[in-house]
Amino acid sequence: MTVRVRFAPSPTGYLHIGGARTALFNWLFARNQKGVFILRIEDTDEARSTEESTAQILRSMEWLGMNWEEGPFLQSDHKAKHQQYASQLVEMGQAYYCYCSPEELETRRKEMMAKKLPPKYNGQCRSLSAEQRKIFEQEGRKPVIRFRMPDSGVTKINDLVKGPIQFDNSLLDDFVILKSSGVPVYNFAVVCDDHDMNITHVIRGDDHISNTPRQIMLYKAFGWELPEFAHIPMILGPDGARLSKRHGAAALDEYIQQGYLPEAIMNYLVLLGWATEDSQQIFSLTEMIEKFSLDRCAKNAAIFDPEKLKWLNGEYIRHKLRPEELVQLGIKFLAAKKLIDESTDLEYISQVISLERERIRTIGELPELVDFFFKEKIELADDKARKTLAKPNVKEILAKVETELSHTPDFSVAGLEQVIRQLCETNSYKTGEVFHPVRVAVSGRTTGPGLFEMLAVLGRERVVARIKQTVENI
RNA sequence: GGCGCCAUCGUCUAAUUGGUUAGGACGCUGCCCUCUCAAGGCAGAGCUUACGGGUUCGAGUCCCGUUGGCGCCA
Repeated sequence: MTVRVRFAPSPTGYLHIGGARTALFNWLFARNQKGVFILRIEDTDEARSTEESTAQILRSMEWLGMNWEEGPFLQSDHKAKHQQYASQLVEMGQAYYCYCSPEELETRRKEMMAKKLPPKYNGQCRSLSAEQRKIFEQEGRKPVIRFRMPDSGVTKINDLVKGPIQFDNSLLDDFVILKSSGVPVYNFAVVCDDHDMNITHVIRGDDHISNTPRQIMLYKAFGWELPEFAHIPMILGPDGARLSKRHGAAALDEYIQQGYLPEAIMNYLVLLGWATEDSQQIFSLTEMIEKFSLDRCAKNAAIFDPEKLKWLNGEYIRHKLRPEELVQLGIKFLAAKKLIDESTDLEYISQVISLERERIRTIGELPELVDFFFKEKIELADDKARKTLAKPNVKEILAKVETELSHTPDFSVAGLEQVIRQLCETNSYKTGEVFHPVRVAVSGRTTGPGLFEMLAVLGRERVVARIKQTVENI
């Protein structure tokens, strides 16, 4: 039998780190099993669902490279089907109309709470006669449909990640499956859709464990075959609370904007709650798919660590990305910061970006590091830079370097290194005495790429002009 | 409040399914390289496996309890 799994987000906001991880595990399982991955948008909550969110989620899925065979389906399109299923359960005697008003339910709940009893529905409308229903209808009451839960017995789940779990049926009440507005309730819509789509494995966050017994009872009431369940642990923020907006960047979009790579994010996400026996850290997508299995998933929640994500992203930039790919991505970020435009020399841009390959961990770090390559006037970045220029002899040293570089024939990395080292020797300067001020003079800062690489890329014209300018300002 | 899930270095995790000194990765510290910052290389600190019992020749691993965190239902 073909494996069929689905990712079913609610379109109430951007795709979340947690959601992306759930999607990833479903996707990996489908790919590993040569199964089908389905996307379903759970937009039953009409008040909070938006089309923008749906579009945003789809875009994020595509950006990450998680493709789907079927969908995206909208749960709201199946409303009529859900209503039909609800009536079917009523006909079968597995569900019934309930006319209790929200106020009545609230009063009763409070009474139960006061007596320290669990606040569950008392089954008042379980067996209404036709006449009683007629009276309620005439009063203008709109009924909900409630599912008739068994009063005894246990419901067992054999969870693929968590192992066996048991629930006592008597603790569950007759829950609403269809609201008076005709809108199906989450637990009901999920079961109907999962059945209709022939889902074989329900892989979702473990915050849904408690919903599972209700859903299983629905499958049984219909006489439908049960899917397998796999509840994967949640992702938490640094404070141990469920990851949310409060924790800063929890939306995938923010990582896209900061210049993270999709492969690096996928790699980081798979490491949250899954590992191979040899604790391998870096996986290509193919490797991930090959090696993934649900029985190696962790059971405990994981805290999201932005530092490790950053490290992995750096690894991907340095070792997985081709130099031209980095240049392509870098150009977008530099253009967004208005450091370059169409008129900027492409070869120059490309050389500048390549210089920083070893230093950046996200592409977003690039503009700040290389802005001096593109600015006409450079300014001193900090006190350290000012101090470097304030040292004795700096004016004289820089003047000599300027004279030398203005006419030296070979402006290559090797040529520059030779010329400048020679200058140090001739005047018996320590190398640092010369290198540091030159660096500050051309870049305005004390850190950056190798000095000669930097000079070679900048070119004679810029280098000489900048040093001259600095000498004049001292 | 009821029910459920979970518990190994600060963080993510591994441990031949009960058998060496509890391994790796991020982060941290130091050293090497070096014109700086990175990168890279090497080394180090860090877990009495939440706590307490039990089973066993032997427990991170199995059982019971406690505590704590998280989740679901109101």
